[in-house]
Amino acid sequence: MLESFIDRLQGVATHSDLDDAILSLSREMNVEHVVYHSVSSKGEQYAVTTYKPVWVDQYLGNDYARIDPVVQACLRRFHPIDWKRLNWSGKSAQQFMHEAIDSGVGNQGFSVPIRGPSGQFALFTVSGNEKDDLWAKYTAEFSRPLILASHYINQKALEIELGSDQAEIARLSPRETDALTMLALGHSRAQAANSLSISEHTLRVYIESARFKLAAMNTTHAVARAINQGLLSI
Amino acid sequence: MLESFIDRLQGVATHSDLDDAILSLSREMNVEHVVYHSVSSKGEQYAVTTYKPVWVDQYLGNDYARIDPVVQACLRRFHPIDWKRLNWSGKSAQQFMHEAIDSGVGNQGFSVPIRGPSGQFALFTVSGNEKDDLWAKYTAEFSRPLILASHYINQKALEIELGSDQAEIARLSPRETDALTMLALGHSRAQAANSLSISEHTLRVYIESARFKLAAMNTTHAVARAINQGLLSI
DNA sequence: CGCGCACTCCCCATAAATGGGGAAGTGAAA
DNA sequence: TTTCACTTCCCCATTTATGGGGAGTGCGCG
Repeated sequence: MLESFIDRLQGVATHSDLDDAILSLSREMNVEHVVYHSVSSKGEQYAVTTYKPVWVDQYLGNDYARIDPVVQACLRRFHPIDWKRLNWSGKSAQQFMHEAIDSGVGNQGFSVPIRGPSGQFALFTVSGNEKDDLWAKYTAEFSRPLILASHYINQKALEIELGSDQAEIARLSPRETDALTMLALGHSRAQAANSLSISEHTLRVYIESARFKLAAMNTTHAVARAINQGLLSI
Repeated sequence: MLESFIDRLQGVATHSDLDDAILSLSREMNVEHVVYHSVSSKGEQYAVTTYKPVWVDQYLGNDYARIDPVVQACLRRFHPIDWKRLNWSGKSAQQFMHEAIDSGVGNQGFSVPIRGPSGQFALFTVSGNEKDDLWAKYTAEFSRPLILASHYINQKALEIELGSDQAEIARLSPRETDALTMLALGHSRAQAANSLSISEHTLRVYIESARFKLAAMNTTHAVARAINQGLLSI
């Protein structure tokens, strides 16, 4: 079932193709809803969902990602999670849950966290209305294929984004990389220069040239950009 | 084949159990070598490999991760990669490749990058000596199960580490996150305070409390740690 | 109803980073 | 062979960050 979906994904070339593929998955998987939501390291978002637009607006408008126990749990864990296993006892969590169910999200859900390069983070969710035992059977049967599907969806999403973006990645010289790495590790300029056995003045030249290449406003910005672009291997 | 491996993984409780499970995988998958290597955001490493200890020492001693095209590529991409598809034309890459082949690593390889919470990064590799067409067939057939296996190995590794480590991940307050985000975007303290509509003094309090929570030496360090731990959504 | 935590504001003095100059040797590429 | 990127070194004045104080509000949780 998911094998054919993954094969079909290979032909996907644009975001709207991907939208269609993901939406068709909800029918094939026989679930009420699917959601794929990706946030790149630059904050660019891409989302596909079968949820009602009203709920999506409500969610985004209220910044519910900050209190949504599913999102919070997925940010901290590696393995997918069944919604029922989360702690819904908090006050805001209770309120959020009732609003979600009222908006037709469903009482059952299964969410797969996915992480890509440079801090990209995505969430793939299937949800619906089922009794606990039926849902447990469903997730037990399909957790592995769902993990695989999540992987391939995310791969496609990243591929499409990269294609349109033509990301120009700055290239740093070895010493520039060393310098930024030391700073990212918490060394002051004096310490960093010492660690690299060069004068502080020399270190400054590296930091400034790295800052120039990265089009950064200051050292902190340069380090942040370098990390986000995967230039530092810390 | 891998189904049973994943099922067997469920019974794994310690690092040495996991070692055994991973090592047994090389026999079951009929490959010469397997490597699983995980680096947490704190720099803690865990590795299992069938490579010769001599090669491992040589690799670590020379800090080959910095020039290893496989590692460099996996840090930048999401999808697994066949070694043959990489660019081995560089001078250092050529030398590295010859040393690796001389050390019995094999001329073919397939590496799966895996990313976990808080910037954890791991690499799962199978390698061996095969002709190109045979290896291509092998990877085409097993890429999906290998992705799944990587996922479950990493899940177990994280589970074991968490159990022993009781990893306390710093949690930043919303304002602390805002403050660090502004700094990571290149704002000076004055600009950041302005963007957040608070006084610079207040901003400083957030930066300092964030620095404290992250056990960071200075602002740049705090921003670097926050990014590496996936705490900032830039 | 406290307790803790998050949020907001302020002062002072010192330490550190930044901006803008200049210079010279090396090695690889064109 | 010339050019260009990388590496290394230095001075000065100014801006910015840091360290160490204190103090008040509001919210949720037991």
